Amino acid sequence: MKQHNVRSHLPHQLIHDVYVLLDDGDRRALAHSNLSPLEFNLLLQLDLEQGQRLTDVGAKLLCVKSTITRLVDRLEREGLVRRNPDPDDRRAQRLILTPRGAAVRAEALAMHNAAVERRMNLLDEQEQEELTRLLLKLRDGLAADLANQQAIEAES
Amino acid sequence: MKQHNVRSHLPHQLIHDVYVLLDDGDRRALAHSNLSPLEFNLLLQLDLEQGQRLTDVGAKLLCVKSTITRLVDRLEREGLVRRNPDPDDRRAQRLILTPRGAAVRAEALAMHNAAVERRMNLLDEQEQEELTRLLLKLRDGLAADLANQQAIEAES
DNA sequence: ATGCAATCGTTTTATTTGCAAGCAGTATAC
DNA sequence: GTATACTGCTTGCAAATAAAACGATTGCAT
Repeated sequence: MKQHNVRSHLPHQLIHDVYVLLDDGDRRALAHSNLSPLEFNLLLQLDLEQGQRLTDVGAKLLCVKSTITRLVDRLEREGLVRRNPDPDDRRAQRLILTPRGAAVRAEALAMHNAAVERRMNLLDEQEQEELTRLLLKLRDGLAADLANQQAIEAES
Repeated sequence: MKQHNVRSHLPHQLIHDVYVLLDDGDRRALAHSNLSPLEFNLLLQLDLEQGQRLTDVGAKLLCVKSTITRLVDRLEREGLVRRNPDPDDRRAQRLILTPRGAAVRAEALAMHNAAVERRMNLLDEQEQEELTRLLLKLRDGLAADLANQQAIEAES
């Protein structure tokens, strides 16, 4: 386990540690579907809302546009997603999940959820709810903070 | 809304989101010192105990030896750390922080702590404590789980 | 209408990281 | 004491990602 004895802020360190541990398990679970965590997240994102532009997805996944371009290249080659031209804007591409993509997504999600649920049951029902509440608050705050930072950067 | 069927396990998703957001902020804070998070962690680790071998640091930072080799190459080129030959084992290199490295580390740590604290204060004192408690429990459970998995894999 | 700035996606380039192979030095078994 | 295995580090290679430059399109202000 990573030891940042020097780092002052315990919650920050813990989130990092927990993330690393969860991500490791996640990788194992997703490997059966031949998906990286990022690819999986893109499929989830796409399933939530079809027809998003690459830029939208990039913003949600917090990675740059060129990364999304190549990620979509891979997934399109595998036949999991498709680029559709945007009728209103000839620059833009709308991403949709193919039937095969939906199937792979569903299978990967099942494995993912099974693996995650088993591990999350280290906390009882009530603790999970409390954790969720706290993380939701933190996430929304951090997202707002990020938006601020970006606005500040944009000015200079 | 069919979102409920689709969404992956919520606490897991939240931990992922929060981690990504925190890491992003970390990067911004450290960018002022021209350090990546990994480089920063190496400096912290080194400050904790001088004269560690590359392999030791690799184990603490959870990355492979070749990564440490190149990481140290960069930091040595910048004049922040130095490789000293180990008197007892001619294969080994002892890492020490130069005065300049110590200065950069101190400056980066200050920025890092300020940034993290500000963001963590999105939760009040009591919430931070509760979050810490839950994450600690989760982390220890996950670590034990991982140890089990590895023991199982080692048998086959 | 026209020109200029912003946006969307791709390409090109550079950086970071892991994995596998290898080299030199050390330790162990015989 | 020699062969063998192991350890510490480096190097070569490949994959993933970010950064910067670019072409095409759009929108806005004159």
